[in-house]
Amino acid sequence: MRESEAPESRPYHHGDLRRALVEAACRLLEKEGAQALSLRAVAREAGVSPAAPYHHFKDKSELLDAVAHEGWEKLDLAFQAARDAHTSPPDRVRELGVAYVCFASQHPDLYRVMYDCSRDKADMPAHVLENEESAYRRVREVLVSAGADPSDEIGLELATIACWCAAHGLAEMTSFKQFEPLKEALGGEEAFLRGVLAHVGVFAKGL
Amino acid sequence: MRESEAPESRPYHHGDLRRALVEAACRLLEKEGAQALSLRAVAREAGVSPAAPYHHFKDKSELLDAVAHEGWEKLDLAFQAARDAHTSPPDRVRELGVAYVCFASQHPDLYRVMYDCSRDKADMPAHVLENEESAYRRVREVLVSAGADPSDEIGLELATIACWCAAHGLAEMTSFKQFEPLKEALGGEEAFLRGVLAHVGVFAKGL
DNA sequence: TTTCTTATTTGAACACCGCTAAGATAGTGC
DNA sequence: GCACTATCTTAGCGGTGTTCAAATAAGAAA
Repeated sequence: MRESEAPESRPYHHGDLRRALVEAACRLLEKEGAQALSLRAVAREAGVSPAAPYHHFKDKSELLDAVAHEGWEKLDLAFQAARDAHTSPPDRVRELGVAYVCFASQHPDLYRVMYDCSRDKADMPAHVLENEESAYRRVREVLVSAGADPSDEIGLELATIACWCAAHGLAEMTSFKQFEPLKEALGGEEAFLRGVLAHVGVFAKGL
Repeated sequence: MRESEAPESRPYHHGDLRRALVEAACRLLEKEGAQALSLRAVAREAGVSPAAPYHHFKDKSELLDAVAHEGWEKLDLAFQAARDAHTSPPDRVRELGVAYVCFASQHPDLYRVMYDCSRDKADMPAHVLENEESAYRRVREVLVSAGADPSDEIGLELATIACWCAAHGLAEMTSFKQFEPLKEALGGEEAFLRGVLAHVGVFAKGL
């Protein structure tokens, strides 16, 4: 065994390959895009053999799950920032939507991985649903604080889903070329996003 | 040369391989799903060699474009049916949304191909934008007939986009397992869809 | 008809992919 | 020290998108 922290060459087994692989995948995702994200390329980027990842992930999809998980955590940071930047509940609802779409717009390939992972399992990702930082809960909370009736379970859930759908749809469409002139006319992408979301009841009136 | 219409074995060059390939692709898409849709598999299904498609499509993506185009045409049929089944303009707006999401729900793999083609080009597909049957135009028309001000170009465009986003988002999320109990509580998927869309201003009030 | 030309189709090959199995290697517990 | 286990590598399987030279058939020119 050599130094545990030796950064030169490739020393021994590897301190924490699992983490290194996820980081390499994220790096590749930003550099080369989603289509270049093969398991072999990730291994190459991390400096190990093509078979090495299989001792830390059962599948390619399991690696992508880990990347997606990272993504949802980053998104939650953006959510917290958006929430804390505004005090008026209706503003918070709207800005949560803007923050969501902006995140997707700034990290399109990561967002794609995040969503594909969910869809492949016909399942909202665990991190979206299960714990306190779940993005789904955050939306729900803000809707309640904006005046939605928390005793109307079904209505509240429908409203939350409507928020989510509009945000996701906009996230996937905002990069379409056809919208560029409109964005320019409105003075930037964020204004465009606010303009669209204003037509979605839940975002517009906070209920 | 043999019979031009001989359906046995594999007769001569091939009457119209391009069309046969697109049909084979659609068949595979329904039978095996989107992930099984390789160019080689399509060629196999059509009974030709792996290299044959390259004389009719520059790329795999160009084949998928053709499949997607077929999909948008089918969707337009569903749109026309939904529009003609209702007379009240606000109903028409809502039912257009329901028809959109139902189409995606019934042909999930085809819908995925349709949308991936658009996204890869950062471009709404030609058929959605360019001609009379464009789905985008259909939404716009119905919105105007429901009372939207056609002289407010920007507002109308924003409303159309909002419709589209909500519908696309819902289309990609409606298959999530988490929504099953809610669907059951509301008495079916369509009721669920209407419930969600009711929270989207444009769908709810037709403006 | 025969010949020339062009459009299709094929077969073989390349590089890459996800994944598996067998062996090498390095740390851990006895 | 030793056996044991986790980790990593090498080699290889079948599959993919794509290219290229050869084969084949259809149509035009003679």
